[in-house]
Amino acid sequence: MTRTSVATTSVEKHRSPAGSDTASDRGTAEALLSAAGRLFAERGYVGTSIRAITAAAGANLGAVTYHFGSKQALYRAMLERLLAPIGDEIRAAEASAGTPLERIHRAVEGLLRYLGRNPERPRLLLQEISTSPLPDPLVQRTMKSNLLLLRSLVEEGQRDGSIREGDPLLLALSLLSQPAHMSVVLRPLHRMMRFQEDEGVLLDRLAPHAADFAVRALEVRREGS
Amino acid sequence: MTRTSVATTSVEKHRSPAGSDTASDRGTAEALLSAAGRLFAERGYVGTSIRAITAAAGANLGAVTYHFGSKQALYRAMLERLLAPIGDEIRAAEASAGTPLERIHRAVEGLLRYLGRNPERPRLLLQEISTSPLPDPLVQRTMKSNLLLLRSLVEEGQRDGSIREGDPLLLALSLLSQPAHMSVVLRPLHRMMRFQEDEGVLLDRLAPHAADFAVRALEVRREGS
DNA sequence: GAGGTTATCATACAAACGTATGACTGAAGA
DNA sequence: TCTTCAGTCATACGTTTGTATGATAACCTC
Repeated sequence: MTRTSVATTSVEKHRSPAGSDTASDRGTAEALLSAAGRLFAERGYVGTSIRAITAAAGANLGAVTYHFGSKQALYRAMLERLLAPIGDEIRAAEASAGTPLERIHRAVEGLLRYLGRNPERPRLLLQEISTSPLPDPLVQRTMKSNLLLLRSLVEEGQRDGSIREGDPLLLALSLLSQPAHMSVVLRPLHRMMRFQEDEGVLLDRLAPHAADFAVRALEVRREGS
Repeated sequence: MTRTSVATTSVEKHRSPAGSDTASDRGTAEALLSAAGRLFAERGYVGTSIRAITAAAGANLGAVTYHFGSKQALYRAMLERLLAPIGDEIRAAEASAGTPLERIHRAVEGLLRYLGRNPERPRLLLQEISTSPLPDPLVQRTMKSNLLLLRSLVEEGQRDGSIREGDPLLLALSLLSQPAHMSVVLRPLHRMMRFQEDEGVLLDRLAPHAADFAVRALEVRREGS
């Protein structure tokens, strides 16, 4: 009998005898979600077979049907889990202390750091966005909330005169562009350009750079000579 | 007998009797390339079947094998055709008259306009980049040449003092981020946010905005009071 | 220890896939 | 008129796909 409900909490029976790497200890459902996140982001939805997922998770072919009901349901559960934390980064920066520009700086830098370290997440997002004509509500929510959060931050700065004029929604979109694009191209770019530093160090250099770039573009022009 | 060579020029025999829409007049190979560009960008490589392509092109199932040899070869031919013109936009702006900042403005605005009007192109690019660990040489060349073109433009401005200090390669990457990201999210964003203006008008507003944003981030800070 | 629930496993099945094959069509060259 | 050849078409092939099924095993409760 298949179990279609995903919301059940106890998925902790039947452990493996020894601690194998990606295998079924810590829960088969957990291992499936983890493998699915990696594979779906790399090869896309259709490009990833249930057989590939279960093999990577060290589980049986039937495990996906049993634990999630279908490939689609596993994909949705994985998407929900990986996309939810993205908004937290911006929310944290918004709630922090400082001027709007300082908080925007933190938001851009923090977001790029987070996405750069977890590239599956922006990849899945972009995949979803560019695949379907009107993306999944979950994806829409993620995109929208981040955009609106940044917009309100921009508006706050415009009100107190620290941020220049301009459509706040478009400015928010500009702010989002760097983290979104750079986090996706970071790895291939790193391999392509043969940087001597490793990928993490490049990200450490890239994140403040992008935040500076964004903040400078928002500042009011100070009247010179 | 299958024909594996793609470089042959005369593919103009055997027309359809009447002018059907996407059908096989103007050449079956041409119709296949066109349909392939649209479908591959929307659904990805594995998500697009030869049957879907040939049906959309109004051609027979065997047409892909006959004209291109394989699905892979069709994909490559389509990629080559769609990716090549991307660099031209930046090259044109680079070769135009004006200060480095003016030319960068033109490059960003022009690139965003071009990609926004042809969203299959950046979609295919990002798809290729985020799919494989090290992308196809053709894709690498496209990405690299645009990046280096912008970098040399930045360096020129830094030499004459009109552009602030900073790693020119990272600055070039920042410049590329907006057109790359915005052109991909434009359509879903437009649908999602329910803009009253239509998509083309939004792009007309977005392109100068993004170019301004980029140029402001590059300007040297003028010392105020 | 019996009974029942929960999970894993090997296997089966229909559908869709990329590709191969051979027959057919029409125009061009001799 | 006959031959040739590029192109189109229907069909068949071996694989791989997502999902269904029934057997087996491990645990908990009585």
